[in-house]
Amino acid sequence: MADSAAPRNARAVARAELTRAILDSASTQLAQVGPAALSVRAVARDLGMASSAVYRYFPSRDALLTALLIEAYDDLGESVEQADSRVRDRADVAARWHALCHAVRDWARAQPHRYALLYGSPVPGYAAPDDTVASATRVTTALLTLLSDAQAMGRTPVATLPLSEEEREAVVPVRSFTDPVLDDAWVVRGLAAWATLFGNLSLELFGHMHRGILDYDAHFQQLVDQVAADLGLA
Amino acid sequence: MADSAAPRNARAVARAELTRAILDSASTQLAQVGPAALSVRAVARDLGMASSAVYRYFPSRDALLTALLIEAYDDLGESVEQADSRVRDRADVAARWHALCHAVRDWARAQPHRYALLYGSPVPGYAAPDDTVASATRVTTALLTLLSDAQAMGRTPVATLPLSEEEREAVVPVRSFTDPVLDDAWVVRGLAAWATLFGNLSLELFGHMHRGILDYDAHFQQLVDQVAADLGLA
DNA sequence: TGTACATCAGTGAACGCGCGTTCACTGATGTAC
DNA sequence: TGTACATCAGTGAACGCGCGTTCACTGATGTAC
Repeated sequence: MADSAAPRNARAVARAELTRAILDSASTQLAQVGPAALSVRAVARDLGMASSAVYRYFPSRDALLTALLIEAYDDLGESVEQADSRVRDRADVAARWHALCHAVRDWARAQPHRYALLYGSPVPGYAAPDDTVASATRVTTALLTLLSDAQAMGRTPVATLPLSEEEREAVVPVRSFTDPVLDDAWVVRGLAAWATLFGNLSLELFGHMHRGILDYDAHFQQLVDQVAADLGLA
Repeated sequence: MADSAAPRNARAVARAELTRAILDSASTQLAQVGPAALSVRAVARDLGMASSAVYRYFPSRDALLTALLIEAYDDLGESVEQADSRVRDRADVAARWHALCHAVRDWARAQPHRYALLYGSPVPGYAAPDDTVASATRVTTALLTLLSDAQAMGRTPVATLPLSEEEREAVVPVRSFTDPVLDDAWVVRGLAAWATLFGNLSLELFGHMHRGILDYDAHFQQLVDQVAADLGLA
């Protein structure tokens, strides 16, 4: 990804192509057997090569998993950033909020296994290295930026409780993430909105609304509207 | 579990004990390797018996997983029900809401792997049979009952948007779950609260608040207070 | 432009390990008379 | 209370399969002169 300055040898081209093919095959496998059962040998089989050949591209199974994680985070992050930036009127924070929420959900529904990889159960025995952090942060950055913009425009969340002393200290990193810093009410409402958005998505995608809610689209729409109202965006 | 009327033979006693031991061992394994890697042979090894012997107790690996699921749902459900019922003043819906939320979180934090089994990524290749539904419903039932009680007391959620026509149809099962049925505002706010509660928990337990929020207890407290306020309970 | 050497991609066999499930069998516990 | 038979728990070997990773090797591509 980052080696766009590398020489465009036949070798380099072939390498880039096979790296892609491996990641694509691995991603397909992810959808079928889940991250815990992701298998180097199965990927090799799928691509018609010796299993040992994959080790020329990824030093271990975990490294392959890490690459999938980063790529998924970046893919989602980019979708969200683009959806946000496509809203012409940057002052229309309600429209941006809707764009952001629907971008996350559309992405997740299109590839639920990748959503599960990012926001579902952690993979046992696997610890994501720090390389993933930058990519993982993109979505939350987009969200916090939006809140910061809304605050700068003079909007205010509705009926928000004062923060406890402990909470005020607990959320320092979030608060100081944007410039200018977020007010108390924005932090609390923003974090609640974050939990509501991803909570709804996880409950929906992991099957907990089955037979309880008949139209997931309609419910998501309503939920996003309600949270927008609570945030004072509408 | 349901065969309390069975004869208390030495055989029946031994059977019940070993069934428990198998479930306990399997649950411990779950914490270490996750549901996808749960292994009948490893359980047998742990208990010092032949792997084939386990099949006298559970007909297959999936049946064992199902038993774990049901037991986890029941365990959580009971915790929540008890926490709710321990609030003497049944009219103190705010206290009941807090008890319910903290019961869910305490349970989840004490055994994160079981929380992940229930509310994390679905196990690939495994479809939970209908036997799990009754147990899975207990937590949501407790929540909806609480909302219904609050409504009966004349409480009202704050600043709730009118439902779209699609949403009104989508939430019919939830609406008609309690007796008397829930009003529109209660349904929307209740489902949002549900998503916020489990969303916050999943984000917390699955590592997404790492380095972003410094005190998870304080933040949960604040969040639960805020949602209580939005529900009009406080 | 041509040759000599270095680099890299891919192979296939091997190591040592794991798994779910079946099956014929032994020996203990329970039951009917 | 004692015996004969049925039921059940647990064994150990086997089937057929999977896995991650290493290693010595072949042959192709790239590079320096």
